Amino acid sequence: MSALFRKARQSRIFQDVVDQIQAAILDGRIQPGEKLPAERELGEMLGTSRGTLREALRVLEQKGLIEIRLGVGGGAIAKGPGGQQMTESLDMLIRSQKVSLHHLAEFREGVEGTVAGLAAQRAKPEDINLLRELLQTARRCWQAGVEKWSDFVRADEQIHMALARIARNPVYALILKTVHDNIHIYYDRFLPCGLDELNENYLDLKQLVEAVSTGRVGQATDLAREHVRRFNRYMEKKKREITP
Amino acid sequence: MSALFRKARQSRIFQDVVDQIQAAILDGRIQPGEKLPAERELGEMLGTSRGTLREALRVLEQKGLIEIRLGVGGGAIAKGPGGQQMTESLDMLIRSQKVSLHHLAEFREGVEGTVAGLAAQRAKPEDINLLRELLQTARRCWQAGVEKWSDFVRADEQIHMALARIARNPVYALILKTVHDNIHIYYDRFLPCGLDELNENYLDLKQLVEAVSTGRVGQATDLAREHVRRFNRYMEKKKREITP
DNA sequence: TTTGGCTGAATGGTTAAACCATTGACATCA
DNA sequence: TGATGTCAATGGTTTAACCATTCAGCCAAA
Repeated sequence: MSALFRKARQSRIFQDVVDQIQAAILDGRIQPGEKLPAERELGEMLGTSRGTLREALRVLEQKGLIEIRLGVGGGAIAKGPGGQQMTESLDMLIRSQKVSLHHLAEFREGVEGTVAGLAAQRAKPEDINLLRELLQTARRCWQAGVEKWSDFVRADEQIHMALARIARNPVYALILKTVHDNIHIYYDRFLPCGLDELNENYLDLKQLVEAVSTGRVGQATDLAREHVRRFNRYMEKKKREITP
Repeated sequence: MSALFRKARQSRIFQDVVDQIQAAILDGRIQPGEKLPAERELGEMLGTSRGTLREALRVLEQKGLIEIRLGVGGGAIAKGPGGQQMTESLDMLIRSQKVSLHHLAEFREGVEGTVAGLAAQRAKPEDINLLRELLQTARRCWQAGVEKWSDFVRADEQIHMALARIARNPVYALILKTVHDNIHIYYDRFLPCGLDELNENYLDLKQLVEAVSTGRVGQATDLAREHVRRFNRYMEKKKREITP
């Protein structure tokens, strides 16, 4: 019997409003950037009070489907769904200590490896050009020395995200962005690094780009994993030094 | 100058309430299962009107941090953060066609492969016993024939989730659950399957459990990937048949 | 004794009307 | 011309009231 019935729908008007607006945004009847009517007006259209409508808008805002602006010409503006909610969800799991940075780092290792492998399979000539350009940027930051470390990190991340796009699977891009964002939240304070790590990292990237460019799938996978693993080991070491 | 200042905090009282309650839940000052005061009372404690407090509660509910019950003894009950929000986020991306089921399936292939490899490295004797038990359950469903197909699928999924736990990294368990949930949302209607697929699937699982039990990392990885890939191919075929 | 129903209190769900704060467009004035 | 004031649109908040749901306790009929 247990699976036969579901709990009878508790009619919550604001939930119905959420569903209506969400559906309209997700199937494109409301385009990203489009402005919804003002609260008082929309409330009248939907036959609800302003308070109830506002509860619905709070939910939609939290889901990342609308953004609310103040003042004249303000109101609810539709946005496409993105990964922001995922980033936040992962952040909560870390804060509540259900997930440790070590777990996240290990996960990243696996994902970056797979991504690099797919990228090596699928890279087109223009992708390879882009990678080489990004590598040049990283090279300039590297040559500028430890002063430009944070720029180097940015270039490094751009190469990783580029690989995810080259893998031509938005799920990987989304997951990788989520993981990177969360790693930044917690690791950025450890950033300033030594020259050795900088050199090592640049060489990693150079080899990785080369492997992807020449379509060596296995090698790209291994290099990406090793690159991430080295970063993780280094960050753990710094973390132990700073917060013993 | 641009990075020196952030936009002065737009005072939205409900956001402050959200932050306070969220922080209390995440660092354990409010335990999961604990009941918050009634709206009227909590509003008074926080110095806000009921309407504003309710907007905050809607946000917390959407984040999956509280659950609201009606009637006497009802109110807001704290929950630990979970993956529900991630599942929903991925669902929205699929609905808005930013992610296709093909993308999701490919991602699953990579993740299940990595998970199986980690599980092969880390399985303890009791883990292996659990896997063998789950395999027995699957075997019984298999022997019962195509009638019990949906039970077999459930057993199959339990084995996959068990592998994620054996991998001892909650991020993999979380991501895998998210992916499975979304695949179910869209693939369940294609479920009834033929005997050949059932046989094939059972043999896959048997080999996979064997490889994990004997610690053969590479073999476990490949078997898991191939198992998922076969499932994907089959589902795509069904999908083309049903919705040409 | 068990069952069904009644009642009252606690609590979330909804409404309505009013006021405040922010913003941008436009008019005004030096 | 440029700075400044004014006004209307719009979201943010408050208040007070009423409705709907749920649960505990009680009571009467089977």
